[in-house]
Amino acid sequence: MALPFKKRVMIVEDDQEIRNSFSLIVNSSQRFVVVGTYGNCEDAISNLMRDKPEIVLMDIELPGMNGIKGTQIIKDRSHNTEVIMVTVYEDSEMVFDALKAGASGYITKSANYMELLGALDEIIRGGAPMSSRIARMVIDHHHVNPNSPLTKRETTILQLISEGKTYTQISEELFISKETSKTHIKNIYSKLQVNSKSEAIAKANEEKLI
Amino acid sequence: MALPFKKRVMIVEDDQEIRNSFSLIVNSSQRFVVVGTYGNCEDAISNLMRDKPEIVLMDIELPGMNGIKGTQIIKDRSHNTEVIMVTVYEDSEMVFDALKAGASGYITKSANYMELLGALDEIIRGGAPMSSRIARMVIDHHHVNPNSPLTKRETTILQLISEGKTYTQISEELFISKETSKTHIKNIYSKLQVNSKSEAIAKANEEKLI
DNA sequence: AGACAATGCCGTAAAATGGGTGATTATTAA
DNA sequence: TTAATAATCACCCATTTTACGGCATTGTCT
Repeated sequence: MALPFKKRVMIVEDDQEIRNSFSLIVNSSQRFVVVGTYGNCEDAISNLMRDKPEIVLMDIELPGMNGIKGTQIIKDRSHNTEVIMVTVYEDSEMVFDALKAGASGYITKSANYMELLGALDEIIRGGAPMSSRIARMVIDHHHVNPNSPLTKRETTILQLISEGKTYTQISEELFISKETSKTHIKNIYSKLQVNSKSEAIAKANEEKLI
Repeated sequence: MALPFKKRVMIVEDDQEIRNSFSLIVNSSQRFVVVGTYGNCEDAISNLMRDKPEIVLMDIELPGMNGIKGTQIIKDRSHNTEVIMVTVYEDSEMVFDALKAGASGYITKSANYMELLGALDEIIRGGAPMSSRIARMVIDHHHVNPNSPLTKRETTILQLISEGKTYTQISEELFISKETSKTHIKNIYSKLQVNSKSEAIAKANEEKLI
């Protein structure tokens, strides 16, 4: 049976060949319809309210505003629109910036018919389409470093610091004296080579100690 | 052609039926061999060095030590072993705890033949097998809140605070006076209802403001 | 005109940092 | 078994950084 409504797809991509190719693939599906194709974010954003896309296929490298910034603006103005990044690179920094901006999927430009429509279906089902490598990158991002220089107690205290606790609160929570907290924290600072709580938190996140 | 070595798989699962079922499925593949099945983490860990598994299928709810803690110990003693969590629940807290512990995949107990072997293959290829919902949960975890109460400048400063910068460093970096940094930070604290840098960082992470 | 954002200054008190010194107990590793 | 490490506690002093209060100016946008 035919679906009552096709999901509306917007394509933002500066390479006309890829744009047309993607457009053909998307329109070939019974479940999707292309409501607009643009060569840059500025034009896409101008037509956002008219096109009302449920899904945006967004290139990252674009003339003018890049796809990350564009995603941010689109998500800001249209919360329910899902953005899938389309890119040649699988650079770590870019992936996380795109996710922060609000992207919910990440596919490569080399995506074929099956992969592209698969990603769209996956998004509609509430999933997050991405390549193996991206998935792994995101998962690894959550792993904590098993080679922490800190002791168990120090790690506990660093955890409490990251929760915004003061010396006094830490000592109360762990049933130790304030002086002991100070000693531990001094040792933590020395091991991490930092000299403030917020620096320690930053280092802890960098090195995934907590 | 046949592969020279089958990948070694360990199964930790207290339900004997599921254990046997998974064991049969894994052994039915040319690419994998079950080297040990255990009903709890303690036994599994005792035999870790003998079994030398490349992959562990780990239940979360287990008698004695739970699967999260078990994963932590296994990853600690055998860095190159990949752990895939097998569970009935898709609870957010548990997922992230499992990831922190070092799990690289997350499948459900209802997984059939294809799904189970698919997950093993995916892990071997360097991917991170997981259900749509889990993938989405992890991706959403990275999205920043578009409804931040902070202004652009305040967000910038909060970002610098989270990097461990002092008032002086912030003012130097933004070419403003130290007093201005102080004012901005006062306003940030007031809006976030906190009263220290580390609390502000904690709140920022909770609310995904940066 | 009014609201808000961004900038700047003053002053006080509290909190955190840095350095040192010394100690007891328990666990772990060699 | 001995040595090393971890975890606990205490005190000193000095300095720096923060936190909290109020107040003022400038510019922008509505």
